[in-house]
This record gives sequence, C-alpha cells and structure tokens, in this order.
Amino acid sequence: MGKAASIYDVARESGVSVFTVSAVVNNKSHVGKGLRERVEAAIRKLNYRPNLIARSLANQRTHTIGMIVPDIGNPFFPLVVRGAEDAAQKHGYNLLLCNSDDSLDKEEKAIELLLSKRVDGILLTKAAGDFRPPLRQMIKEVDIPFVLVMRTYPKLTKDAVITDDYHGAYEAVSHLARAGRKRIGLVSGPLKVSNAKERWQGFHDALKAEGLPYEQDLVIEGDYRLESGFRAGHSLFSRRPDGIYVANHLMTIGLLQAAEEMGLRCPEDFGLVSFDDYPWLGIFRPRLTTVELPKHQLGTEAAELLIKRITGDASKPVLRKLQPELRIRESCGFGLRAAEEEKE
Amino acid sequence: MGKAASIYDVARESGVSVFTVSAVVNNKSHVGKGLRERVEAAIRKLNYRPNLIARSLANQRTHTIGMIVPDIGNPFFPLVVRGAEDAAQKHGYNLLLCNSDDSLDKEEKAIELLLSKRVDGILLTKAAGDFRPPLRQMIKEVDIPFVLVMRTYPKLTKDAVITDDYHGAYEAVSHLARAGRKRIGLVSGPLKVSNAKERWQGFHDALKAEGLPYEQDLVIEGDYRLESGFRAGHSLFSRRPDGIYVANHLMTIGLLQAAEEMGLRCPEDFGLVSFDDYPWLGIFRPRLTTVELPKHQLGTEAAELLIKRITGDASKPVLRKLQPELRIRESCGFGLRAAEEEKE
DNA sequence: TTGTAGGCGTTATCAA
DNA sequence: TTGATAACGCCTACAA
Repeated sequence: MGKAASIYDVARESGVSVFTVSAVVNNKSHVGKGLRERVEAAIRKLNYRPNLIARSLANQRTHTIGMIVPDIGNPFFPLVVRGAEDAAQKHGYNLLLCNSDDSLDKEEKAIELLLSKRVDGILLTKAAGDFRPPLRQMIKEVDIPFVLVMRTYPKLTKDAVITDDYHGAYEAVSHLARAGRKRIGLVSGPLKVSNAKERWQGFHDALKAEGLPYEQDLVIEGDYRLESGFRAGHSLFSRRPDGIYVANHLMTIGLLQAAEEMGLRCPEDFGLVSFDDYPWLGIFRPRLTTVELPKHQLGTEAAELLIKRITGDASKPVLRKLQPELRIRESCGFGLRAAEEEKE
Repeated sequence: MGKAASIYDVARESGVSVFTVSAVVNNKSHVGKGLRERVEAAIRKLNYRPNLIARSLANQRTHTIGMIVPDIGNPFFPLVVRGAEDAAQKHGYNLLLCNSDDSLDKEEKAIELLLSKRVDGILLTKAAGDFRPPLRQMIKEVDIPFVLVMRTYPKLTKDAVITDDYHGAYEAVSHLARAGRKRIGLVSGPLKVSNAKERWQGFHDALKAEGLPYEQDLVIEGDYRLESGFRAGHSLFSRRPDGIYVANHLMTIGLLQAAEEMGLRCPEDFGLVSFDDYPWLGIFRPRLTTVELPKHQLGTEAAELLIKRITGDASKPVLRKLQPELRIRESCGFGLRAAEEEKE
C-alpha cells in the first residue's frame, strides 16, 4: 500500500488497456459507456490520481508558471502575486515563486531553475541590470514566453504589464507644486530600473512645467528598500526641501523615520507624496497623499497575457500600461496651505 | 534546434553512454578524468541542462514544496512566505504557492493539486474547519510530510511552528489593564482557528487575573480580514469599551476606520493593542502598541523542519512555539494615563 | 570504470 | 471504439 495507484493498476483492475483509462481520465475520444463506468469504478476504488509529473513529461507542459519578484516581503508585491495567482488558478496553473532581491545573480539562478523545472512561462519583475549573454542564449533556446511585470526590459520581450509611472510621478509632483511647494526633492528607485527612470522623468518634467528648479542635490537614488529611504531622508533633509516625492512606500517609511529623528514634521515642515497606497494610509497621521497603483490587476493581467502566450497566441507584443490614481490626503500640505490662505 | 539537448544528445556528442553523462552531471561514481572532460565539453557545447521533470519522475522527488496560506495579500503572510522561501532556496527547494482564503474548499483543491504535482512536502496554514474524510484518506495514502504554520491541527500532524499566541494576547490585555482600562473588548479571529482560540483564551485569562469583567457583549468574532474589523468596530463602539485588543493588523485597520467614522479617537476615547507589528506602525499616529510576531523566522523554521522530514528525519513531532514581543507605544493610552496622574 | 536495459507514469501513434 | 507499444528524459540495477 506504499505506492499510489498508477494508470496501470486501474487498467488491470477494470480489465481494460491503459489507453482506455487515459481516455476516460481526460474524457477524450468517446469511450463506450460500459467500459467508462468500469474504469470509473476502478478509479474510485483505487483512489487513483494522475501523476502530473509523468503527465508533464509526456505532454511537455507543466501547467506551472514561474514568478520572480524582487521581494515578496515588500508590501507592494503580495497583491501583485495574489492577482497573478488568482488568474493562474482560474486557468489551471500554479505559481512557483522566487525572490531575486533585485540581484542579477539571484535572478539568473532563479530563471535557470525555473527553466530546468520546465515551467510553461515566466512572470518577471526584472532586477536592475542586464542579463549575461549565456543566460540570454539559454532563454532564447528554451523559447518559453516571458511577461514582464512593473518593469520593462525590451531586450527580453516587449510583452509587459506596467503602470504609467511617468504620469503618476508627474501628477504627484504637480500636486506638490499646487500645494505651494517650491523646492521639491526626489527619493528615487534604482535608476537602472525602468520604472524608476520613468518616475524620475515624470518628476523632472513636472518641475519644469511648474517652473520650479530641478536641483541635483535634492535628488537621491535609493533602492526601494526601507533603509535607503532612511538614508535618503537624512541627507535630503539637511538641504531643507519643502516638498518631497518618494517613489515607493518602503522608502517613504524610512524617510519618515529619518524625519522623526531630525524633529521634522509632515506636512508642516515638508510636503510629501508617496507611491503606492495601502488601506492603513487612510487612517494614520499624517495621512499620506499617494499615487495608487492597481497591484492586483497588474498581476492578473500579466498572468492572463502570459497564459495566452503559453497557449499559442502569437499576436503582436502588448505593452499594457495601467493608470495610477492620485489620492489626495494631507501629507502634501494642501489643506495646510488652504488654512493659511484663510487666515490672510 | 527546437528541442533542448537531452542526456542522449550529450552521450552521442561525447561518444559515451548516458550512464556516464548522468554520472558526471550528478558527479557520482568516479568517472575517468578523460571521459569526464569530454562529457563536460559536450555539455557546454550543447548547452545541456537536465530536465528536472524527468529527473523528478525517475527519482520520485520534485524538490518542490507546496505552501498554502490563507491570503498572501494579508500583510502578515508575505514575510512568512519569504522566510520559507529563503530556507527552501538554501536547501535546493522551490515553493509552489497557493491561497486558500480560509475556505475549506479551496484548501482541499489546493492540497489535491499539490499532491498530484508530487510536491515533496507541504507547509500549511490550516483553514478554519475540518478536512473531509476522503481528503484525509488521500493524505494518509500519499504519506508526504506536512508542517503546520501559525495554526495547529493535530488531526493532521503534530509538527507545527507557531507563535505563543496565548501569551501574546495575555500580555496585550494585561498591558491595557495596566494602562487603566476597565472595560476591555476583543476583536477575535475565527474561533475555529487554533490561534484565534488561543488569543481568546489569553484575553480571557488576563482579564480574570486583572480582576476585570469578561463581557460577552464586548467580544466579537471576526475573520482576520479588514472588513470584519470594520464591522466589529461599529458594533463594539456602540457599547463604549475603554480598551480593545484586536487580534490582527488588518482588523485593526478596519476597526480604526470605524472609529474614525464614529468620531472616536485613539487613545483618548479607547485604548488599543493590536497583533503583529510593521515598520510603519512606529511612525504614524496613533502609534500602535502591538504584539510583534517573528514572521520571517516562522517561515524559515517551518521550512527547515519540513525539509528535515522530507529527507527522512523521523524523530518525534515538534511543536515549536516562538515568542511574541510586546511593543509598547501610545495607542494603549499608557502615556496618557501617566500624564493625567501628573496633573493630579 | 563504463555500458545496457528497464523503470518512473502519462500520452500518443498506429493497428486491429 | 479499443489495444499494444513507443516516446518523454532521466536514474540505476546489473553486467561487462
């Protein structure tokens, strides 16, 4: 009783061939009613479950998709992953999850493993930097579809589901300007990453459009992690900006920790707009003005697209750009300014 | 060139048998230096990568572990998953991630799929309720190790890595009492879940020890989701408790939303202690007093234990109970009380 | 040390 | 409609 029943056991039990069993399991080619019932009975009796590993080997299809994110511990990604899992699930796929920590090395290892495990496709949030040639070669040979998530990387594929980061950043900075901020700083993600560049560009162009100076000193490149926000805060605040746009949540937390240490208050001492929104940001003070990104949708759309590719859709590459949404609350100091004007 | 090179291709290319190739790939039984080099050259030339699906079929080992959590979108789980992934990774395993939404049905489907995919073991945060007999039967037959995460379920296995929830809740409530709260309410998780029961018990016993009344009206059973915290808040606040212990973060957010709607302030109008801590709770107001749970460690220890089981360790069941840590901040109103006493 | 051949559990081709 | 039988790609006795 140690081994699980195989298709052979079922065949023997019901006195038919494995072909027939296989046919009823996958309800294929019309199997005679009598046989079908006998087989089904045997299946129940032996508690037979197809071995999907064997099936994968025969089919060359695992119904598994690999998903590589920088860090599932970064609160941005869980919802993206959840979205992807929901879509995958719906189409009968599973998710093999990997963390790259934005390291090219880990990313490469993860991809190699996923390829060896013969996943049907990969959802990738590309780490900063370029693939090494051997890996590119390998990927080309294997020829499974990739869909990029949140970050483009045209050298690999043009299929990507991202957010309109340029626009989001532009909105954020314009809003800061509308709130009366004049010296606006930026805590950016790693500029090698496509969306960080986009956000930087949005920041830059919005300043220009508002007639505000772009001060190199007020631009700090972080890595989307909390600590880098903290460090950025320390060096940024010494230059006394009156407004700051921070490119993600984790760095915002770090920045606010730095502000706290330096005795600076938001929005009194500096206005703040942050990227990605969370339920708790609406209730704690200061209420953060943020640019919300549709995380769950990002995941589902990416997975849907990937599955379409897996199942043979070879239509032209799609670059899906989801729209962010500015959520105005208090950290930008908009209310503050209104209050001051009332006094005058 | 459509197909990836197989072990046969390598064998042919280097003029040896598949056995020899297999041996050098897994650097097994001493292969003659000359042959080894020839084989290695062929491997590089053909860019050969072992097909892990085929290997799994032959070995009866997938080096994949299944992980089922209620919802990766609940901020509690990402770090647990990350911990598990780190440990898995370290030992050469991958994580197949599933969400159960605390639904028995989804949980069952997920387990069946994981078993069919022949994962080597499963990390499970059990959904509320009991397995149905056929599933239990199936699990017993397949005989792969399970390790429970965060929630016990002795009917399945006694291997579990959890937190000392009783103790954590006890501490939380005692602290509320020390802060001078007299009518303390509870927003609990689903009482069918082991840790919700533990937290309830800790709540109950702490009240008793402090000589405070246990008021049934002030105990509300939620489901660990935000909305249930919101509803709980609405019904709870109408009874005017002066202290509340909420059993997780998401429900706390919901509860605070309700408080806001009703114009109640924390800690002035009610003291609050919440479970699980996050970096942002230290910087926003009100600063939440929480009981931190070692999420990452939970994941790594669970994965380590599971892998030990997978690799044959049959020592007696381990119930690992990690210690929570009370982080006193301001939402309990402790500072408030101190301030009042000073005035007197 | 190396090769041969059979098995892992399915699917799929080709006859019957 | 069914049944043998050969893939799928790898591992591993058993032989040589």
